[in-house]
Amino acid sequence: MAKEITPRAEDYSAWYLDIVKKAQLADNSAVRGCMVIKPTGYAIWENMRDALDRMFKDTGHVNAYFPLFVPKSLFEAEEKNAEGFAKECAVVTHYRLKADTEHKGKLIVDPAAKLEEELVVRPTSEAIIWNTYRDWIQSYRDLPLLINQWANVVRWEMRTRPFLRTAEFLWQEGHTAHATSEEAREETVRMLNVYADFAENFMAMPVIKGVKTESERFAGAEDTYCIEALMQDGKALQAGTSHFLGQNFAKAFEVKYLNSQNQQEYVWATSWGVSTRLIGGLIMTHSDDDGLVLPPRLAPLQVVIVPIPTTGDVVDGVANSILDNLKSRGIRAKYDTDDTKRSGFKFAEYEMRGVPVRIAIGKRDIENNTVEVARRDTKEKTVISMNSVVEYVVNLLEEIQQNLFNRAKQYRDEHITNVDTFDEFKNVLETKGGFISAHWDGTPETEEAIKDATKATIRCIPLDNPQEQGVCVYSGKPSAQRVLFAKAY
RNA sequence: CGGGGUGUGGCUCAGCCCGGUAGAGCACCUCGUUCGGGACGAGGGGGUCGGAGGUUCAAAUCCUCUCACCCCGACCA
Repeated sequence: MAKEITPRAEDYSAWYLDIVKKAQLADNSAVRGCMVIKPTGYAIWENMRDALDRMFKDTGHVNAYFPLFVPKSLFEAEEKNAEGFAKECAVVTHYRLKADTEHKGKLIVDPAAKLEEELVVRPTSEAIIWNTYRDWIQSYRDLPLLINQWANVVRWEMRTRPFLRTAEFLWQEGHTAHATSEEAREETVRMLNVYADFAENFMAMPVIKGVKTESERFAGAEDTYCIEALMQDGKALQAGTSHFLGQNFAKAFEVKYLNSQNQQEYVWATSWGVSTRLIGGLIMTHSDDDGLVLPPRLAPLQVVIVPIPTTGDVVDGVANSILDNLKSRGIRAKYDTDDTKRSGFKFAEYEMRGVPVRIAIGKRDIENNTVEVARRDTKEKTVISMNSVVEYVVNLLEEIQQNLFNRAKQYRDEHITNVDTFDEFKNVLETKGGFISAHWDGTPETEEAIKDATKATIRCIPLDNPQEQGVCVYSGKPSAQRVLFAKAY
């Protein structure tokens, strides 16, 4: 019985859903738009979280936790931010249920338990956090305040897809306060670099660092920096954002500090976040028609040892010895002794679940003093002598990590296309996809018109973008630089 | 919020048009034979057919209401 995964070429969206399901990353739940993250999916998130958390700590941040609920009056305080999220907020209006007298065993909302003030389920935590920071910050000596929170947030999305867009998702949100604009700006860029570093070195997912245009900017931010990745179907994925918030929240929440000259000043702020959406990006960057492909650094299981039975007893000793040696080298490995599944089934199963390296050991190997090592990224199999297999695998994991990045980067680089006419723009978008590098006159009107005509949006203005005289691909007006367009998730 | 679709064992679905007391494959349990790329045989357990109401001697099937989920669009990380 073949466990069918829809080929990418046939239906990319169905392929993605098949991977999520067959690799056992997540299930749909009884709640609309919310998924259950299964142990394998959650283990990937834990690995991401652990790596990022280390990077945050290394850059001087500490973790804290703020409430899930935000009183509506606080939420309203920063106007632009509130408006940006208003139409996708879940709101708590009551605090009690009671028995339904007309239907036995049913419960109804108790009308007598209406809240004086509604509570917004956080779509992001700026409001509650800045309301708190007001009390924490008195003096320039309290700055910078560098806090991160690991939390869940809720955004009532119309249409959802596992990991890429769900009504509830897990993320981290950093919220920092600084004495000067320059410091806050530096922090914004520092954390953008942390994200880019993480994406490329752990996820093996190449990203472009850039700045959002006004229409794509986070409501309440002065500037939104982002990392943009390219998926295999030619669509872009915003993988992380870092916002320079200026003094918008400080003014809305009256967060002032006394500087060394004994003068009151508003603080400068940043916020930055990545979410479980990264798992969607991970899937769509590396996986193939046989299933999930994971970079070793994030794979919950890096090496699996599969015995070829009949010789089970003979194999056990060798397998366990290799397993112990791998573990002592810090590798996440497992020896699969389940004798109710055939080895062929296990091969297919572990490939589908994205385990980077498989070691098979059978009678023939015992006789020859070898093992068979198969790598998931290229599906290549190599026979290796037993006494060198641990060293080989340690190096192979690193090689796979590199290969995945190189492969993804080559695909990404081949899918950045310079275009100079709007016909060419539309043609490339439809036939090739990917990022389109084109001149833009800098106006929201043109951006909107292009979006209406093609569904492509400006993903970002890359950092360190070369300045180059040209004319806008749509309006023909003068332009000083190219920006990156793409259809986006 | 519009348009479409689906709810029947854990999963995928048949049965519904034409009412007669629930089936297949997979998965699961037991035993045996197997095992270098998704094994086979025999036996076995499991479903008040999404929910409520109605028609009928009789409802998974017909009627009414309702709930949920999925897909497509507008919105968004």
